[in-house]
Amino acid sequence: MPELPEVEVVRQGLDAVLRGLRLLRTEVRVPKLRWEVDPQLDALTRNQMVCALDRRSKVLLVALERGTLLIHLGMSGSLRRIQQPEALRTHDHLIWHFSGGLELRLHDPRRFGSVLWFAHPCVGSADSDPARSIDAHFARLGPEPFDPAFNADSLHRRSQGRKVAVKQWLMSGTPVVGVGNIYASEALYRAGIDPRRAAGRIGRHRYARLVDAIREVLRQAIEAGGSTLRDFVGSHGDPGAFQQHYAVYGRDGEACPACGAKVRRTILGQRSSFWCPRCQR
DNA sequence: ACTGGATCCTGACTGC
DNA sequence: TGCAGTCAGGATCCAG
Repeated sequence: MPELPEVEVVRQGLDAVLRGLRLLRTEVRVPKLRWEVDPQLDALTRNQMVCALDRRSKVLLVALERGTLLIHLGMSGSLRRIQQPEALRTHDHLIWHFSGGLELRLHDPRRFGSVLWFAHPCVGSADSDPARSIDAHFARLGPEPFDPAFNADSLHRRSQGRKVAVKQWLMSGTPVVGVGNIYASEALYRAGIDPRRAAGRIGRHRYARLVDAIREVLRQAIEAGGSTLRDFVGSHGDPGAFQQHYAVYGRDGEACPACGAKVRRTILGQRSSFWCPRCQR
């Protein structure tokens, strides 16, 4: 489900709810996710206060006293806050029990998500291997979309010589993070750029439009509470509403809202891409 | 160094 | 009803 806006909405919701609570116990019911959950996870995280909730790319970061929990929701993951006793559902793989009786459940039918633990390095000790740090984990990622480091100049410069379709390049995580299949289509539509165009054959001024379009569409989606398909549940249990605002995504054959031409669907990098053949060049 | 393709997994939906 | 085929929000790994 989750692209950056959905993860950000969940982060904001969880921050209000979890910060200051104590993680009492973790139940790992199904450890085989994208990567196998550490069998020691419960022992490593037990009885620690939640200090903060952050986000990097599409990864939720739960900062505890002695380290950070990374939660990636993959394609089909969702987090539910449980306050009243409620029967477990199929694919509820992890359960975190917090002080105050609050439970958080990770539900992920396709199991493309992941849960990783990074202990704070202890200064001068043997377990402060920098290769296993959070920084190393994220070292290959590009800038956050709202970071000033993401701008027309850097985008244009980094695109030079790239023959890959601009949509695939955007989704690769190198020029920018957090832009998944839906928002790549939507942002390229808003910027008037054909998703099939080679990344290296787009001018600086068009990249300036794209930077603005990416920020705009992500900001609007976050404000709308995150868009959702079937299995997204925010931390308040409210599905988001932004999917009603999709101009082209999933609208194969419908009229472009701007010019009325038929929206087309093309496969790029094995992913569906939606675009207007008249507005996008 | 780039690029395209296969891959992990389940569920919803479509057409016969 | 049942069954086969297609598709789905991500991202890593590997061969060429």
